[in-house]
Amino acid sequence: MAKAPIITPQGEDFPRWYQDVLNKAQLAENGPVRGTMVIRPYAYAIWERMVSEMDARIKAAGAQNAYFPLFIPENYLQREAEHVEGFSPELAVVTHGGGKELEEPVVVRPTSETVIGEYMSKWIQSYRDLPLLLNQWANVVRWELRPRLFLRTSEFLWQEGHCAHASQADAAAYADRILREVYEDFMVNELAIPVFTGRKIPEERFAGAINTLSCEAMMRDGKALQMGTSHELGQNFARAFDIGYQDENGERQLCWTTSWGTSTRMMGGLIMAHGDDRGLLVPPRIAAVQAVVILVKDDDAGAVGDSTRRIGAELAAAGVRVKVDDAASTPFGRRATDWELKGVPVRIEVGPRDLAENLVTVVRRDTGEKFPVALNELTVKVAGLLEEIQSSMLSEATARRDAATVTVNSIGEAVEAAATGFARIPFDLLADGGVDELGRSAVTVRCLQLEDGSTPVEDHAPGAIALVARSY
RNA sequence: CGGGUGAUAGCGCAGCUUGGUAGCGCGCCUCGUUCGGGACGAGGAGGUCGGGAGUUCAAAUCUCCCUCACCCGACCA
Repeated sequence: MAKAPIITPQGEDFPRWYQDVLNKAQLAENGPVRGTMVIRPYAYAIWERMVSEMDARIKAAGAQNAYFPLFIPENYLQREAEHVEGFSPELAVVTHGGGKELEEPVVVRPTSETVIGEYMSKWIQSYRDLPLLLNQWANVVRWELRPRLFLRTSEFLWQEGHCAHASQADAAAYADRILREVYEDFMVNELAIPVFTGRKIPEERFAGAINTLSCEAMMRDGKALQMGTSHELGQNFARAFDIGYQDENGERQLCWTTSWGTSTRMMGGLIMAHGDDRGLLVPPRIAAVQAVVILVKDDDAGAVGDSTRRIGAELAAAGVRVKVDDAASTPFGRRATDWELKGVPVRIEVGPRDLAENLVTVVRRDTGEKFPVALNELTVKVAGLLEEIQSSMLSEATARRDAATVTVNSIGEAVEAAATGFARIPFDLLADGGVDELGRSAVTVRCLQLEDGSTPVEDHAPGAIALVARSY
């Protein structure tokens, strides 16, 4: 059946494809104010899964959740010179409240280092209070000039960790631990998205940080997406907010702070790292709906519909996040297509012909593979299939990324490679304006790694490799 | 914020040059026939033509201002 494609093929126009998926899979749309976003229930359910998995890892890393206010006194931001300089252009500032002009304007948090720093300062007295490991789930506002749903919106949801440590070594170790045990682990094992981790070059650092680490993922158009960052803030904020403690010898010391964040941008990464020409493709572990049981066609007695619902209930009882689609008044093909668009990993088709033989037809969303499964084996088979799809999606994504990542030895080659993917280039070759030269071709340094993939601990580590790409 | 393009039904668009009853496709509702990969027929609902001002007997159409969106350039999770 040669039908017009439901969504724009990726190869034809990737941004258009992204928009189509957002619309057709009912994920998100623009809010009434420029740059704002409405997250629709299906996408929000996936976000809730992300929150739940991330939150568990954050707690396992020792951090505790807390909540700090949305409104921040403007003067807090100004206490850290680089911080205020970095964020000023994108601040939303409240000048009126209660019908009157405020004596001091209040900013809507773009990030919470400053408010949290103020309270850390009060809460930390002794080395016994350290490390203080906090995290909050919140919305933040950064006025964006060119918003894109999920990827760059003026308001977004995120998690921001804020910690105070006794020494620089502890701070560095924790920033790295979060990057690996929380971020990389979550992205690889839950989102099935391989990431390059590494150190940001000074120009790309968080405003006020002495070191920024990041996770960089490759989207299916070969562009990079920064999926998470973890910062060493040195003593910059500790100094500005007087976050200090008395050590074992009774000496007054300044803390070393860190901060780290991941946001709803990960939704954009999920869509663009896995989605194909049939729509979204959600890895089973993060899927809000792992399997849909779809009634193909009922019989006069309604027995097939009853079986469909019973099968759904059995799978749910076995712990599968399942949805029953028994809306037989809508043509089967239409519903099948809709669930594919939404990226549900497993589809279980129940029709009279199947039931006559005590089986159902199971379809994998990732491969399109279709096969019969005996009813009495369904629960076990589905559980196994979900795991298989999860690992297969990760290997597919990894293979795609590695095939599009090349090692080069000149800026010209790097620019060429960045047209379709990532390039690894010795950082030395980018000295003397090389970064700017890349920039003229819209190519940026995503992060620095050492030859063995480990993270450099200084800005000009000998032998550092720059991972460069076009990026979102 | 600069340059370009645009805004007409939920979505995609025509109509504008040459002012004169607001249209098409998809989607939606009803009924019937269908139903194992986006079904078909008949009937129907749905629009202050982005907002405001102006020109005119008359404006979706002409003029001005504003707002918003998309693409391209300077910043970011």
